[in-house]
Amino acid sequence: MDIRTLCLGILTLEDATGYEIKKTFEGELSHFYDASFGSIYPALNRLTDEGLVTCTEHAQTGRPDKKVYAITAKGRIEFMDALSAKPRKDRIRSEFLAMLMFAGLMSSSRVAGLIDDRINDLERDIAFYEGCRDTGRNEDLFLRGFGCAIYRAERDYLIENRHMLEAEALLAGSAAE
Amino acid sequence: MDIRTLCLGILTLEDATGYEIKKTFEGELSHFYDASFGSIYPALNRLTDEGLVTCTEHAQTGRPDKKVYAITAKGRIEFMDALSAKPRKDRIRSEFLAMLMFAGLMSSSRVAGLIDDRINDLERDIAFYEGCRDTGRNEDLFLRGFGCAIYRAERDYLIENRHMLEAEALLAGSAAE
DNA sequence: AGAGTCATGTAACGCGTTACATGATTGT
DNA sequence: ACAATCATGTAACGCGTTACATGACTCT
Repeated sequence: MDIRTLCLGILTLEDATGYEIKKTFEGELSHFYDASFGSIYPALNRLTDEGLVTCTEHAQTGRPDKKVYAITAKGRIEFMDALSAKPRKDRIRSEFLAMLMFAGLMSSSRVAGLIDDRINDLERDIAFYEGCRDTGRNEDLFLRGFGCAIYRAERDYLIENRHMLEAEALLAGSAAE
Repeated sequence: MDIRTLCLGILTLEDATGYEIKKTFEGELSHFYDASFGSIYPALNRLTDEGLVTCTEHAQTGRPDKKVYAITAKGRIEFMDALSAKPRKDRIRSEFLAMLMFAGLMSSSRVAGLIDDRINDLERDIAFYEGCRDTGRNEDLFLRGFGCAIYRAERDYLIENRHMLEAEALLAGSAAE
């Protein structure tokens, strides 16, 4: 599912501007997808050319005209098609975990710092999801709960098992310090 | 951390061929990184050109010569540098979750099928990590435990909360069936 | 005064995937 | 017989990021 298709999906929920779509990617979607303006705006233009969305311009002073996009019947059909396909395997890329794979090459304080920072990030993310106001959509509630559950599991695992890597670093890490 | 750097890291653990590095990506690393031959082989050639690894060829019959790579002192220093940088935010792309965001557009049986498949995949992944033979490295043990913890949390969340989406689909999903 | 928000876009570039090419040997 | 494993590589292509360009208004 590319950004273009996801933009189409977001427009099944509500008409929106490119800017608002970006906001959505930073909200509920943030922990399992990401997209920059550089991919959203061209995607929206392409969708318009293909007749899958329509675009209504609202003049504004001092800012570029606001372009509100709405999905068409054709767009809805295309998105339904995308929903009927088998989801492909998750693609994850975690530098944090990749680095921990080499904990033995780092000093124990470096490993501890890395883990402390990660735990802080996780607490922040959990607080973010807990602080989100309710949209009234069950899907959003589900997704936020999902994010929280994963983050909590990660945090708890780190707290309970960090000693494995910090001890490792103590033994092997003299070269790095 | 690009594939090139990660290949360098893997070579700090043990000399290896491109093929064996691919295996590593499919093993301990599989749930938080991925790489194809099309990126590994060119990376290895580049690392050789840069003097960060050396390559020893072993003639074989019927197969391309086996090329065993070993990291150099310069390579080790470069990798240490990479380890001292701040890890960037995880990049996650989950089509499964993206699709669930639109559960209301699907029939309840479709949503149920999606979740059933996911739970099966998770059970398989958990079994994979539990079945891995011990490498003797604490880091590998930690990473496998991490993967299991996350997968279990995900599975449990799905089991306990799937009704939220299946009920949703029942209410809104008449159009899709 | 300076950061953040709102608002849209383009161009260059990087990184990696996918598909193709080759082919013997081993397991089911 | 057929699939999987071992083994390396190239070329085209896609997708998305990053950086740049522009600029007013509002909060601290």
